[in-house]
Amino acid sequence: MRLSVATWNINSVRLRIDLVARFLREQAPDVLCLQETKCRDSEFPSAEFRKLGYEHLAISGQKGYHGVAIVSRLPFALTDKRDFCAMGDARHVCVQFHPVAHRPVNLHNFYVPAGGDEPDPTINPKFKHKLAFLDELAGWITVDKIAAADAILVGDLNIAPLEEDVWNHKALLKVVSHTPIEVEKLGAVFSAGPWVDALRRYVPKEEKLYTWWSYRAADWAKANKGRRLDHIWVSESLGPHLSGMQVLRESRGWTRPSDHVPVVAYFEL
DNA sequence: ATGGTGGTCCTACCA
Repeated sequence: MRLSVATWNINSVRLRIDLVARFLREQAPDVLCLQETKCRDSEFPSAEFRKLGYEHLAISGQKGYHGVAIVSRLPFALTDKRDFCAMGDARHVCVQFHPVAHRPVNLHNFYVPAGGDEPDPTINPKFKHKLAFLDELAGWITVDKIAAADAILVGDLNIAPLEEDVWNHKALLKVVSHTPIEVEKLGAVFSAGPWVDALRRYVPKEEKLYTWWSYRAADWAKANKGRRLDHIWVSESLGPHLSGMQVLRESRGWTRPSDHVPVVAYFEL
């Protein structure tokens, strides 16, 4: 069977429900993982998703900030909602699928802390939190821990690890999202799998690849100062089942867009 | 080098 899994930092699911609906109608992924939903679970537009054929929902939200959700056409079981750093932030949700003729697949959806502006954990508590989150994640999410299942990890990880994941590597070395310390810590999470980077499986590391463009540009497309902050990783066991991926760059040009665009991975199970 | 825009929810805070 074919399985498609999308991830999108929507920056308010209520404000942009029409954009989400357009994406689901046009691309029709089996599963969509959202970050920065920015609403309580009771305020999540569940009815709209059900109308669009996405009847299975796992929602972990909070008032105003953060918030993650998984909406799906396929049934799943909710398996986890871990409170990393015990701060009460809604930044993770996990579900398990049972594809026909395939072993179970665990899907983790993450919204990693952005980390503020100052890349020094001794003076910036938000950056300290980001690094602590990554340390905790590296110790927790090993694929062999869940050896009975395949695993997919998606989300806004708020880090662009490779040189060609940013518009200017040298200029961004001291900019939060591309500093060596957080890239190293994300690398520890990646190695703990081990994981396969689904996007870079299809785009060589020598080529630019972005999933986010700042709102603070007069013309985002012309400046094209992007970063690859959104990721899809798959366990090595699932690697042979990957069949493609897509970054929906055009959605950055839609009316009142999110600053992130959807990323989709395709599997043949 | 700086400030640029956009979200939540009404006052700053966060991205």
